[in-house]
Amino acid sequence: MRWLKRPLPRSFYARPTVETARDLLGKILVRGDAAARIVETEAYLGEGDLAAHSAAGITDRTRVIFGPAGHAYIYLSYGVHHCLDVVAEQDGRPGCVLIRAAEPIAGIDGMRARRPKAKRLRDLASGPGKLAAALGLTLEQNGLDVTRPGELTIHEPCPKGEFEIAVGPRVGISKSVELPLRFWIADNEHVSR
DNA sequence: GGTAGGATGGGCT
DNA sequence: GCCCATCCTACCC
Repeated sequence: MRWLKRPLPRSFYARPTVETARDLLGKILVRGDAAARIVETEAYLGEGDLAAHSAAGITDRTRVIFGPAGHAYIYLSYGVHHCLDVVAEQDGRPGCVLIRAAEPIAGIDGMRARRPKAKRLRDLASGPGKLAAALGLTLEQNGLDVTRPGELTIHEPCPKGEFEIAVGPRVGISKSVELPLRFWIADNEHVSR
């Protein structure tokens, strides 16, 4: 699969978080030699979403979420794994999209080297912690602008390809569990389980 | 095939 | 001090 050289523009992200989360499905995440097709996302909203990190307001950690769209928000989960989000909404309004899973399409040897315990291809990035590890993302990459050519970017695939989008409740959270804010490509092998 | 429980550290009350 | 936007292993069908 190929993808457009220019990253998706900031206007793609500076929209309501739910729209950005749905539209990120099928897009290509590029990190150095590695590329992976996004197959699962979750929206974390501003007001009324108690599961979102931004619900606690602006702190040193959550500052990026309130900043301009199109930047990476990376955090440490359970003291063990890193997770990648992309900031959405207009500047000053919180909202971000957790990239939960992706399908490796290039630089697979490198991903395997960073995830030696993954046996099958579909174990490489089929979860937020696995995805960050496969792409070599840590807190050092927090705040990166994914709309500018550099360490981490997101691109339109070409050809685009058709797929069916499934919707359901988010996983791994204890608050606001009833909101249908998880999106994934139906019947895709690389979605988390 | 399935699941219960431990590791592990930063953020927030 | 308590709470996690998780993964992996061991162990049990």
